[in-house]
Amino acid sequence: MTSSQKIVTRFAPSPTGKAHAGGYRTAMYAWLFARQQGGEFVLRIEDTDRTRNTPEAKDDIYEALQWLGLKHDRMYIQSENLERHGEVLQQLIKENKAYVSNEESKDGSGLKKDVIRFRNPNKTVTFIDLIRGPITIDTTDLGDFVIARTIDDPVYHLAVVVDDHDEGITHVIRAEEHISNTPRHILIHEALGWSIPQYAHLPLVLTADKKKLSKRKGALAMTDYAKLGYLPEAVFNCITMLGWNPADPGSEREIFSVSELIERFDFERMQKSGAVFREEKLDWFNREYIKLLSSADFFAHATPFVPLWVAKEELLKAETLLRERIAKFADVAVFFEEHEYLFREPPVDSAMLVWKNETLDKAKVHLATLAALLEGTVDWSGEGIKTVVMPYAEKEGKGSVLWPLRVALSGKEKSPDPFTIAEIIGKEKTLARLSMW
RNA sequence: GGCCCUAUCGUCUAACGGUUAGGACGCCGGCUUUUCAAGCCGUUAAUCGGGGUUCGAUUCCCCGUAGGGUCACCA
Repeated sequence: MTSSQKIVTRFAPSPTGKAHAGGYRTAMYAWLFARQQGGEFVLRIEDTDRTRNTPEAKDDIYEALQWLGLKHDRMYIQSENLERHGEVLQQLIKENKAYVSNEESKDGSGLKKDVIRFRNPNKTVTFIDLIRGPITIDTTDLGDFVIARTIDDPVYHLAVVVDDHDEGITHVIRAEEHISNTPRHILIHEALGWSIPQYAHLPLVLTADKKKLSKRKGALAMTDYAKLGYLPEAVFNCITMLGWNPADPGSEREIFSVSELIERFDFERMQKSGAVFREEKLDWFNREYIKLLSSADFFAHATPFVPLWVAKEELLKAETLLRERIAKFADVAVFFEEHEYLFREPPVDSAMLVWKNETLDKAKVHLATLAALLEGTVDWSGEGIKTVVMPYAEKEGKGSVLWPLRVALSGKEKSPDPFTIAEIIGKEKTLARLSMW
């Protein structure tokens, strides 16, 4: 590679299922590196396994990439290059670097059929991995590996090499699980006399039990995080920092914008071992990013999760409460389920009104007194209400007064404080809920 | 099992030969407080083991051990 060459990276998912955080972290790094270097980011759908592709999976990839803001400069569908793959296959056969072999099919039919095998020169291959340094592998035990099922049905190993070359890919950034495939690819590149790209094999993203992240192990698809109301910037920040640290040496900063990540990206500071992905940390990142949202943006994200019975005016009053009680916007729906009393008359169990070992009558006296006190209150803000209520509560005992007040307003064992509730539901409803006892 | 990769608190990581091994998440505890949430403060907790190299190793080398990846006519 010459220094004047334009950097080209690619993300090459196979559309066989919804991809998760691990797959998209690879995409993020490839994109980050391309952007930083002023290069190009190529999206290639690797659909050479016709039996496992689904159109839904393909749509899911587009949706996730768009959500994350990973725009590609060029895009290819691998199956559209079949003719070209065939030509390369013919060339390899003509040059005696590959051959047709008639063998029993692996499809279980027991019938004999032709496959195309690469004539392995059986040598030792060494490549410099951008993250791990030199890696040496003896290819002898690979044998003459299969590179195509038929002339017009290439296998991954042949297709990637041809496409990477034809598309001018300079940096192959992919997961660690591909390390063992790399010698095969290098052998094919060499057989064709093509230059070999740089390789960077990323450490794996793992589940809690340290296994490769997979749908089977319950990993969510990236698009699921979108649906749950996570912010893409938070997801980007969090996922990107699994196995990599953009902070200055000694710095303890963790929040980085996408443009900062572009600026700081490097393979040097990449971790070599796998990283366990924990949703609690994602939740923390998401909360941090939610804090940064303006009211308008906050409600724009929250609205899809707000039940229809919540009136807009009341919704706006609950902003502070909402902000401190959600980690992701899907939690908004849960919030309204649990705090329905803010909007509708709650059933109240009179026994719950009783504070510790006091009597129900005592609670009723407090509620009646409070109703009278609040009747004339002009400043109906949380603070204003507190100013009116607290002197009485201090005198009578805070728990004795505030507990029944809060329960009368909410009907709940647990809830926000009564001043906040009273402010949100308004004076009329507050007095009504106190006077019914 | 063969080949390959890796190894700092439970988890994500910082310290690129010299630090009381730092931070974050989570956990636990405290403050605040009528309860919950939030907020603030704090505690617990790690260099896998053994040899080297060095005045000095988390850091460099070797050997173990452990974990992971891969051994497809899937990508």
